[in-house]
Amino acid sequence: MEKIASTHRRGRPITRNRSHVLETATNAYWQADGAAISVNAICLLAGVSKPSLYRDFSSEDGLTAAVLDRYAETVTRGLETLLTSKMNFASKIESLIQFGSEAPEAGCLFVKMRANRSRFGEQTQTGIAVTEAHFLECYTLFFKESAANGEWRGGIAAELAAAYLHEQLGLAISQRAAGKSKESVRELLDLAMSILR
Amino acid sequence: MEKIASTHRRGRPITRNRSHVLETATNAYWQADGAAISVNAICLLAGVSKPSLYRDFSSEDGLTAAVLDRYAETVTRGLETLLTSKMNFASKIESLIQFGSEAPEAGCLFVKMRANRSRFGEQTQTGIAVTEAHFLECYTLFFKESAANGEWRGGIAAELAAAYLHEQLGLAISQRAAGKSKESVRELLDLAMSILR
DNA sequence: TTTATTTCGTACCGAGTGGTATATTTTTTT
DNA sequence: AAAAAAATATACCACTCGGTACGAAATAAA
Repeated sequence: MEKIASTHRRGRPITRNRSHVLETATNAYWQADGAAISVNAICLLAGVSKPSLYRDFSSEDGLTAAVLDRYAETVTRGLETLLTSKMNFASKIESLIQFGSEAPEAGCLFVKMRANRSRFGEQTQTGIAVTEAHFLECYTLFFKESAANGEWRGGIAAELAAAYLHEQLGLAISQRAAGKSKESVRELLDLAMSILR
Repeated sequence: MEKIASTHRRGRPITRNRSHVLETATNAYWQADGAAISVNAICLLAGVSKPSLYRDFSSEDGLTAAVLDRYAETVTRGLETLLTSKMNFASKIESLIQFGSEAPEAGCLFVKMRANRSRFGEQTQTGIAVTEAHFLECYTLFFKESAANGEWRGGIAAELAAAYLHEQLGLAISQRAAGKSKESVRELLDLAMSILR
């Protein structure tokens, strides 16, 4: 139980690679449009046996939750970096518009999972909710600070602006993933974001 | 047990009821959030044997395409009735906002199917595309006529306004289906639609 | 070596999927 | 009555799903 980091355990040494499976699974879920990827398929892709995967993640829900966790962490970090940077308000909004309208055709894994949240297990669903709440907090803080700075004088509540921004970005990313061109997505997102200026 | 009128064909008379299956399937797909309803389940719900269902619809894709067809027809008719009514521009927009923000928790079957389009077969996917194109035409015509009437003086192209309206309505309905309150959806949709005034 | 311990993957489980072969039933025609 | 035609539902197909029992394999301790 209380094994120390040092190498000498009692039985057969572990050869499986949790993070490799996680990475493979992330790519698989990301790529798969809506065609649910099975645990079997991920085992094949990652080159691990099913029991090995279940030893690390204990269930399909555990796997998808771990994938979401890992993914959300990097996205959240990127968002926080952007929103707390030294750019002015308008530049940040412009960056967000670019982020949304130039999203890759694979879209955003979080947006995809949120769109299909009911297909996931309990852990994953709460993970989605937590991630979403965190995004909203970031956006809300952003608008509050921008209002305090005098950079933003929109006549609406920061929470409403945050929810609006969040949904419009998600919509843009979904459209990109549905195959719409960057240009037309950009046009629509520009229009939607004109409210926040 | 009553025989179909007029034509006395050669063999055993048909007892199955295509439209009843269609109605049952529509409700089933509508209700099921994302948890794909199986053909087996629909057979149970409708009280028909599987071969009977396959005789009428020939495949799962045929069934879902027929469901979409039937559903889209009534929705399209409702939309056209609204957009060609004698109301003024602002009232029509207000009606659309109400339609979106007061959508039932089951949402709109078309919106749900569109969100999961990749899970459906070929027929159904093209049906979704056709339906969507038709919606966009309706909206575009609406904006063009409103501009011609002088009721709408938005500085943007009718096609862009149509796409924007379409997406915002779909977003609102999705949010309602995801459990958001009518009030908060209304607030967001109001904000989004303020551009079109 | 022998034994205890731990991880490994093969090979399986029951349930559910979309789809169909087939024998039976019900009708009209001869 | 007998035969032909057509629709019916039972009972099955091969396949995939998420998940696991279990024996083989690999190590450290005795």
